[in-house]
Amino acid sequence: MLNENYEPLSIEKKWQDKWEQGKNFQPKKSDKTFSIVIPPPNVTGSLHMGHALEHSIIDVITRIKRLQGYETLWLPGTDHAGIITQLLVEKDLEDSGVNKHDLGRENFLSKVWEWKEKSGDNITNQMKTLGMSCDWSRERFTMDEGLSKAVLEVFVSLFEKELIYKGTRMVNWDTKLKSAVSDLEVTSESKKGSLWTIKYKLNNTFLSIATTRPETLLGDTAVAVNPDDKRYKDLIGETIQIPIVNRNVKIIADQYVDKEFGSGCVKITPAHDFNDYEIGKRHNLDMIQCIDFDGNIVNEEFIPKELRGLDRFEARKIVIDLLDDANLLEKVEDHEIQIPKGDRSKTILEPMVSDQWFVKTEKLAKDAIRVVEDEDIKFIPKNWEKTYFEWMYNIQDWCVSRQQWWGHRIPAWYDSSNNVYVGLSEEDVRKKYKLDEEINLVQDEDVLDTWFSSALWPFSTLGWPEETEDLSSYYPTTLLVTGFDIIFFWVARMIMMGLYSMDKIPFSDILIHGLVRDSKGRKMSKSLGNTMDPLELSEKHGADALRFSLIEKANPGQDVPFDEEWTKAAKKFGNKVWNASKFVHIYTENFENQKLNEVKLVENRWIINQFNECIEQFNELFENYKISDAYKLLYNFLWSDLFDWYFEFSKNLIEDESTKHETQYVLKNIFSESLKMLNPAMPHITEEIWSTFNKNLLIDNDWPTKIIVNETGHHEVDELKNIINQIRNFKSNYNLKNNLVIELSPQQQYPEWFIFQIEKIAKVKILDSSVSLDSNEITLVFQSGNFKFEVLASKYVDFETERKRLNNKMDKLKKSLLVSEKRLSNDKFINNAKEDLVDAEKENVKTLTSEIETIEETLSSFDK
RNA sequence: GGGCGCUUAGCUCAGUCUGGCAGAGCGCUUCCCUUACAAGGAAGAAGUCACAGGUUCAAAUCCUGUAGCGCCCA
Repeated sequence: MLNENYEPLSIEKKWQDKWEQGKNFQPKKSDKTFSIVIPPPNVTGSLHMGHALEHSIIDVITRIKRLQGYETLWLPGTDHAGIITQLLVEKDLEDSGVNKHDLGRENFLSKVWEWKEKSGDNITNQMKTLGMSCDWSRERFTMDEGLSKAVLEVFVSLFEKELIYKGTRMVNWDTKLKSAVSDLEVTSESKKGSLWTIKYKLNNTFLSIATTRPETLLGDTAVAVNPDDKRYKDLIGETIQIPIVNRNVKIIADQYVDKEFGSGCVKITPAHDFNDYEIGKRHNLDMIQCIDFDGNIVNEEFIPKELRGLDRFEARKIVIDLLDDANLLEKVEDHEIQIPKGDRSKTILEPMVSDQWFVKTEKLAKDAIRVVEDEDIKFIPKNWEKTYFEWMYNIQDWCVSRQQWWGHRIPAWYDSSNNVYVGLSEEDVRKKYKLDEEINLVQDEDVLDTWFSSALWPFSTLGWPEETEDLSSYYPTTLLVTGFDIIFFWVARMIMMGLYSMDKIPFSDILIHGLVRDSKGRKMSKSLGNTMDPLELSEKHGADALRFSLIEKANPGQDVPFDEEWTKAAKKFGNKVWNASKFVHIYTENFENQKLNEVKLVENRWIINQFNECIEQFNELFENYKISDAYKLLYNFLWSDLFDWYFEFSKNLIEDESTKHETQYVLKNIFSESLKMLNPAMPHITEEIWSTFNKNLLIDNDWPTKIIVNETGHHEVDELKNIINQIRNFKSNYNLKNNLVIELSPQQQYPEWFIFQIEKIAKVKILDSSVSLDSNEITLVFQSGNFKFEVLASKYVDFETERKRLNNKMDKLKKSLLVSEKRLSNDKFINNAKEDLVDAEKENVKTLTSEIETIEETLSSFDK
């Protein structure tokens, strides 16, 4: 039996342990399969609201599929988050006075592994607390042996097919991390800056050149103008002098130059600007590095002494001073500038030319575009494919090397003359390239971007490159659930790599969810102080309440402006279900659940019908991933149809021996079946309640199906509800006590059950239909469909109030009638509209007319 | 500058693809501690569907334009 009160914390841990110990999260053989891999969170991370949302969505889908009899796998795990993890361990070491270079690479890495063993399961433990039904026995980590092997295989294979190459290119350089980062890891911030106009010496005069980064003039190797710019046409090919370094360079013409911007002349620094780099290549310009990999001005002869070794932003001030002193600074204006920052380090990135490894994306992208165009892979909602296409059509080669230690070390070896050999291991390389033992080989110092290994996740986690049973059973996976901000990072890369390595798409559906925001719609951020901790919410209101409140709001692709009130409301709902289960226990005590051949009572047929409709609509919504709508529907069915209306009906029916058995049967079964539908969203409370009725586990059960029942007559329950509402409304209007029994006279004889329920629930007395009310008295009418009851008004009614109310009601009815009549009098409507619609309109006119007549009669009787 | 969205009740959002009298939850007002539940029950109020045109018998829904807001890419 259940506790008196619903206390989520007292039951949740218990079931989590039981499910896991019972291996209930592991797939059970079936002819239909559902598999999903988790978008791996960072191993350093702790669960935030975005995870809670994403995981709740995945878990609900997974649990529904499991109940529906699919062989269901939700594979969990984490990624090694190269940069963040390294920073974190470095910081720890520094706090105890140790520098990673003192330790050396090997020792440092073992420190990272130590950290991982100790703290790496933080996030997975948090997931367990929220009741996520992952198969923990298959948990993976991107640095696992198997996954590392997959990385090597793919790298080598891509290299052999010339889809990966090493090149000297301009990349985004993070001066803090001392590493290249991919263009996706750059966030552009808009900031107030300055636009300096500097005078470059040209023969005996000066040319004005505007720049937002004056310090880079140290590396200028040209000045460019637009070829169509009449002002400067004659200057093309002239020699101009860079101030401070006094370097002579040519004036060149390039379409890239915007005539309108600044003076229309731009300085070209090919070594420190992406556009200038391209121009430099086009015009064969010298490339002079003036900033080093630490972000300091280089220590070179051509740099004035006072600038050498200075931080690039310090150097900017000095450069400005020098220009000013030399009278070469024409003006300074305020200017909005875009500052590229590393999304991990938050430092300002420096475009740098360096040796890096790149994945050639053009061909891979082409295939990845095709599978989405052909709808082998579908985005939900569909419009996100536009974002995907937009990026894929303009895709750049992917810089995959990182100057870090923690990660998959690039499987490339160099001999003393810097020839590169790529293979699975040094041994493999020697064999493959037939290299003598004497030849000294040194492995590439760099590691691969974390996303490189994440891109392989849908198959590397299943055992690839081994041909495992898991791989053949669960690849391609069914679904990927992720945020739109991740479409480029992984969705695209997973598709490319899946197609490349497996020759099959990695998943067929991509469900995109929105961002969890605060209740005012602002992004949650530490600096705003508006973050919420899902674990804290779960502690306060229960994991089930948190899950339900997220699910209820998670419309595909839409942001979720989260409010703790929702979680509180979801807990109330849990409480309601808890109490409902107590009701079911009380009213089905000593009841033996024998299957019925036929359900005879109208009320019982009605609730079965409502349930059938609920499950039908739920399934349809679910198939379209409208999980939020599906659960709102279930919420309304449970609270309104089942707990409010049907519980009242059943109370009355169970009182009587002749109707008791069937009603107990229906009550118990509809409640149980509904519990199954609620289970995926609120697994703990439903399992707890289930356990008080059954010996088996709910998680082992089947998804409910429609209950076959004779459907006649159940519509009359809607008329009953309607009339009860009218009576309650009447009582409420005249401040009559709810349990004051008023006498009603039926227009004709109505079914016994109807009279029975209306008397009990609306607290009325239905008089004999043969006795008609005194025709001299004023009566009011409660009417719905064919059911019509009269009450003597004088006893209860203030006529003025009632007249107002009736007039009000009549206005609405007449308005509605007018619409219908207008339609019916329109030939075009009759000819064009569907037949059902025309019939419905006619029916509507009939009902409305009758209702209006009744009100008119009543009103005129007031005037007697 | 290019692209993608959004604007419906006090709040948060469904409904728009596929046109047919405007929906939900929360909040609000009034009454009720009636033996499942006050974490509850009953009743009620509340919307020019951003604006302007057009198509249609019929538009929140389709088309065109305008305004405001948001996101992504340069």
